Amino acid sequence: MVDVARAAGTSQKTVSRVVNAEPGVRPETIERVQRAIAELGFRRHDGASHLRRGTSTASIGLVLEDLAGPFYAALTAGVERRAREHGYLLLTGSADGDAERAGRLVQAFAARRVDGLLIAPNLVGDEVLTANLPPDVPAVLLDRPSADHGTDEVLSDNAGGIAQAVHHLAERGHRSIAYLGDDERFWTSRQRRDGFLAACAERGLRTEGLVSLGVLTPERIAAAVSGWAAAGVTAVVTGNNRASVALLHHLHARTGPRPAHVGFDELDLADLLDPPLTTVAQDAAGIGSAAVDLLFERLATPTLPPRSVVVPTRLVVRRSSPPPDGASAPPVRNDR
Amino acid sequence: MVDVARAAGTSQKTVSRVVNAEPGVRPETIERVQRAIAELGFRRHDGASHLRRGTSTASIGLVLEDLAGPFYAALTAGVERRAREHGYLLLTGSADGDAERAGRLVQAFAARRVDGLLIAPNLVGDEVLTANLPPDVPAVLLDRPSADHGTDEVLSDNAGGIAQAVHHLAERGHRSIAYLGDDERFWTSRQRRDGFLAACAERGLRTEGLVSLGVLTPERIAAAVSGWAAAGVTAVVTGNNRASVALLHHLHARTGPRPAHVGFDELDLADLLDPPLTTVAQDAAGIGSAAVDLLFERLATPTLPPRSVVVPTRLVVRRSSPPPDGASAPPVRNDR
DNA sequence: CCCCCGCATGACTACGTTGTCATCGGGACC
DNA sequence: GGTCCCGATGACAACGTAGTCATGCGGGGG
Repeated sequence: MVDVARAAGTSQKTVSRVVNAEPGVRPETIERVQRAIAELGFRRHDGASHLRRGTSTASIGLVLEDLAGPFYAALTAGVERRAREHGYLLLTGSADGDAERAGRLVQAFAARRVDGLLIAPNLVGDEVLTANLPPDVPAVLLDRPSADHGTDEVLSDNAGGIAQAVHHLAERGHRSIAYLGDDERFWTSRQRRDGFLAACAERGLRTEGLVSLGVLTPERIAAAVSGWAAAGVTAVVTGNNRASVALLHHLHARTGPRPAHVGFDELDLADLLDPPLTTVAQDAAGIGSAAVDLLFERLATPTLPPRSVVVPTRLVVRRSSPPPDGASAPPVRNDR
Repeated sequence: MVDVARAAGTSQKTVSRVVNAEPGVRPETIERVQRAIAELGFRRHDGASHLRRGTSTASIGLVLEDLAGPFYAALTAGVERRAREHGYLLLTGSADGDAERAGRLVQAFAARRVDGLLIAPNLVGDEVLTANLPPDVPAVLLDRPSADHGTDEVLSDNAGGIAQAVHHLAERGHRSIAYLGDDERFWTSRQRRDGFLAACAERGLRTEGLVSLGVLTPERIAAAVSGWAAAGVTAVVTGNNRASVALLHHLHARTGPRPAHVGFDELDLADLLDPPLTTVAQDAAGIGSAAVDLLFERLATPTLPPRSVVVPTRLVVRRSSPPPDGASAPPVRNDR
């Protein structure tokens, strides 16, 4: 600005006035200053501006597990869109399953003076975050609860989504439904298992021996599938899209009758599979934008009590979930 | 720092020394300062630090078309990982097809004094970027060329990838191969079409009437497919994953013989389709990390001439590309 | 003709930090 | 004992910007 001022034959303060479109500058002065700005290629240093003004940095930080997964990608897109609507920029970082890395990201974002943090990595424990999160930086947890309930959170309706799946299968006549979940370390795995058990109990369906959580190795899948055969299972619910894909790979590689299948999490190509997969679709972008909304509300009113938003899921019925052999519910098509 | 200094009974400069782990502070002083830092919850203001030091902000900006797509998600993950290895943070923004928005993102990133920009949106013309990109901010273009060749760029080997697909089909005995591409406004659509024409010419295959570019409406797909039938086409190459999916949807909804099919762009569930889809896989993460590498090299040596990096593709042969009826090339399985 | 008011502008300072240089105390050396 | 040097520390300025207040000028009203 000093250089611009010299070139325009005015003072640095007047340049500042022009840059910020403050009133009280003569049109011809504005003109001179703008010409000097253009000639010198000047642009304001936002960091210095924020420092002097003492205002926010108009940015938020997003900590993810892994940017590349479809769920996180859609979530990030939702966050970014809503943030941009407010004129905010988005800083992103992945934890990649490393709690220490997540902690460093939180600290780095805080040091940059982001106005708030969105924290989504589900493999990382609360303790790491609470240890790194300064108390004056508002945060929203996404897709995982806050242990001490001191922060806002946005969750998918995991129990409700699983219940949609179970009720759908039960209404079509299935009486023996299995659940195949991902690693127990994921909070969502446990949450959806619990939702499965609750929904089955509500329907009076037995579940002993039909629930399997753990790392998705081919061996475990194979063991689970053969267990189902022995138990007369006619339908399966998979707890996330990794579990869905793992089961599909297993079934794809072998012949014989397939159980009806409903997968939690939408798959991009679900309707091109054979048969097209019935899924419980999560609204990842909706989770992201809801989190941004919570954050902005808290920035506006810091005294708000911690809130929890549950984003509904949607059952997309395709052809992988027909009635069991012998039953006669009419096939319903609701593809899209 | 002033508050910390008061609490620790020292000067603000000594606090700065402790925070930056500079030598020449007595251990007991360090101890006192650190206690005061912990008690007051102090953290350094990175913006002020960068301002005073005159150093870089250790951040880079990434402008994308749309964060949610699998290609951009993988690319972003590659960028973020490599940036983090260098201790850099990543600012992201989507243009969503809007050139003005892309321009605003570039300006916002530049005003934040990012050390460099990575620019990937392929629907946005060069002119908008060059109009907004300050000459002193290094930029790398991803997945699209720079018109005036003044910037570094990282491209997928579009021509080579399409050639892999054509040669693969030709070797299996196909003599009449069609190309179905996405909207001509995408540079990659045109580039891959040209690659297709070149590869076919090299093989002596005729292409008149077999190449279709445009918006992927069901009507256009249907028209193209019936045109192929009349022309005796036995194999199709689709130019990106939207085109692949559109064609698969069309074929899925109808019966009758399927042409052999190779899709440009890997699909997450390609091997679960029926038949599993042969694809030309792009290394999206590799493109991202290569771009970051170019950027850091330019930061280290600003006088470097503009460079262009081409990231190779990989043909993943699955079962959607068998020889034509009557031919007898042995089926090769190379799934993963 | 003088006074007062409002407009346009500039001088100065502070935001939080770090580089530079000065200061102070004490021990080693002559 | 005086000098020199070194380690520890502090005072001060400056990074680029914007808020505060002062200044100067011209015009309208008395």
